[in-house]
Amino acid sequence: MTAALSTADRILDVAESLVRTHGYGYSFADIASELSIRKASIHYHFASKQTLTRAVTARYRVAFAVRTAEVHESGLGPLAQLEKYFGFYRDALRDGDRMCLYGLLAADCVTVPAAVRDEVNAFFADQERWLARLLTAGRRDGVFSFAGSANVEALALLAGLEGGMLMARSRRDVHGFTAVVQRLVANLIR
Amino acid sequence: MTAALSTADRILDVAESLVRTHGYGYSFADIASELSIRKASIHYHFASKQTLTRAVTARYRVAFAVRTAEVHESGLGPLAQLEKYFGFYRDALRDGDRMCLYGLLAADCVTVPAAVRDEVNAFFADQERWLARLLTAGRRDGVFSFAGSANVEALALLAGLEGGMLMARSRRDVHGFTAVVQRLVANLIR
DNA sequence: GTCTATACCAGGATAGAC
DNA sequence: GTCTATCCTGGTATAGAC
Repeated sequence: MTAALSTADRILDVAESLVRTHGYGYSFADIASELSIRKASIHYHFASKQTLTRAVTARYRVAFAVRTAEVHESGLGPLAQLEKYFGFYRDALRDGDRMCLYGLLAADCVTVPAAVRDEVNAFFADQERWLARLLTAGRRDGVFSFAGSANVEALALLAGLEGGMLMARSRRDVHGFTAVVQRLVANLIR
Repeated sequence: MTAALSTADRILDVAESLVRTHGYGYSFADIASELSIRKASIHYHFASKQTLTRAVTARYRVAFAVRTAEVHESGLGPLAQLEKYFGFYRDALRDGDRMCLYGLLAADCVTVPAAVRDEVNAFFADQERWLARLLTAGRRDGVFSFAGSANVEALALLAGLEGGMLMARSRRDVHGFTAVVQRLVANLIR
């Protein structure tokens, strides 16, 4: 049996969902409304919007690191690992108007507090590292084929994922995203 | 000799610049401050924020269509045309904290009025069409090589461009964007 | 821990003088 | 056309009762 979620955790859950739709433009009012509490109660658990947002991003970054680590240690081949990894992004896009929260916060990077922006860029750095390692191993095994550095290739893949989500959500066309992902894979394995 | 810009044009210029940094979160106060006029004066030229934003996007979309048409009719080869096209995006990113205004408005697609969202998606459709035509011609001439439909390839390129700008701006690393663009080109010409 | 109440600021928008 | 003045809404944040 799972323990009931603490209020702080429920606030984090709702905030995460809202960031994934509105970016840093989410509001305490929406959180309070969703949880049937008052705006002021949120401040008891998280002193400020910056604090809450940073908690959301840090929590998600750790959780994502756990999932990618599991893929890494799964014993799957490079191609299967890549497809599992891309599946994380497709899943993030699938449920409605949401997408990767770091992509949306990156779009708001001018208005976002520095502490949050650092968290966003740390996420991108994590993904770049993880992908570059996978790409290097895959190329060594003869599974992947690409010219130039694995780091740049990883960056290009991330850009395609984030931009693909951004456009697919605006156009309300998730299928366009999966098509882009298939192209990214196809470009690597030929 | 060029005529002095009308106030409406100057408002459009400043608004465009602000959208390219803040997305739909730009403010009338910032425009007014930049032009040394009052917020209320803006409403004389543009009835609402929605009206102004739509004017900005429509104007830019037409201007961009003119530039891409010039590239199309330049007599340049497919590769040179593609590089000129990518140069437009690199230029949009280069000056400071700005990027493609449609990418930022796409990120705000949940809060943006429908009329503006239509304009954003029309831009993406324009670019997809333009790129697909170039890709098709380039493949026919043996310059480009890619599997599958030119439309999907065009979409993947756009995603890479928009996502690349988004990440580069957040990380304050324009060089990363140019590296990604080089990868996109390299993937096509081998 | 959660509430009410409120302070304070900034947003877009409108009315009417000049 | 541009101004001042104002309205209304909604944002984050704080104080203090319960």
